[in-house]
Amino acid sequence: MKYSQATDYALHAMLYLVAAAPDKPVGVQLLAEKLGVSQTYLSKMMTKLVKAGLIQSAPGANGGYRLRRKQEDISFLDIIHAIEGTASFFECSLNHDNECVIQKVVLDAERQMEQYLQNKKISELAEHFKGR
Amino acid sequence: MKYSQATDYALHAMLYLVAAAPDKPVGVQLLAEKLGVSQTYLSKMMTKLVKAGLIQSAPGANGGYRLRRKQEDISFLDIIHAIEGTASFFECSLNHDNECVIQKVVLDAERQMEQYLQNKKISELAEHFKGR
DNA sequence: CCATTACAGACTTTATGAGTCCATAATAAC
DNA sequence: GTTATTATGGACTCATAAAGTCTGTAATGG
Repeated sequence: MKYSQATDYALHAMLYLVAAAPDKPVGVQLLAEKLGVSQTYLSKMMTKLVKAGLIQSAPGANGGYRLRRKQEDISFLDIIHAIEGTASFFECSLNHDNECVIQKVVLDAERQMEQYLQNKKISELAEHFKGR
Repeated sequence: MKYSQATDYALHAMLYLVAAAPDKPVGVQLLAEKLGVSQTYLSKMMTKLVKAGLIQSAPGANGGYRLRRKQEDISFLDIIHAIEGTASFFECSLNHDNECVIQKVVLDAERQMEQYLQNKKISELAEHFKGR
């Protein structure tokens, strides 16, 4: 079980937006260059982030992406969910009547992880990121 | 990101072994019937559990599988690791010098989840499972 | 010896991740 | 208004892994 590389890229892109956070929006071209990934591919993830309401996009010259919310309000979980979706890690495939005790345990475990990721904001890492 | 169905089967099989825990070993035939999965497929997962040291196998007539350790010593995490492997959820694909702060966060989150799964033993569920 | 069981490897099928390519739409600058 | 610049969308390819089947081999109890 692994998070997709798309999530990796999205997290880095968001971190860049927060760290470099200028008034000017930053385009996918620059982002892609920084991350070492193709523009067209990265743009797909950026669009997901837009649809999730995390960032704003503007077409045209001097367009690009900028944060929509305050940076302190953007958590790791927000970004991960925007890319990976919100489906849970585990779904019991057996058809025992309704509630599967095993599934319950795994979902509780997942909740532990998600709670951690929700409390962790990217803004906390912005300092570290300066100069990359 | 999702756990494989194989993990689902393995967890249920182990729960059955714990709950039905007889002195007689139980064969893959019975297990497969209970879980509604093919014998040959399930046997692959059982073999992994054997190699992970969680259960013991015996060929021949009246053979089958039985627990190797005390049932209180078998955690959810043990079983999951036996099937899924122990690789972590996240690996940064960018080549910034060594430590990726993003990766650190996600790995910490994963550790939260794994800690929960390690403290959770299948024996705790054995009661619920009686009569399935 | 024979039936029963686990183990191993080769194979198929299907789904998903990862990525490319190209066309379209919107906007700012001139 | 035209043009350059940007985002968005869909269709497409390719590789890898999950999910499962089939068949044969080996070990053990009766």
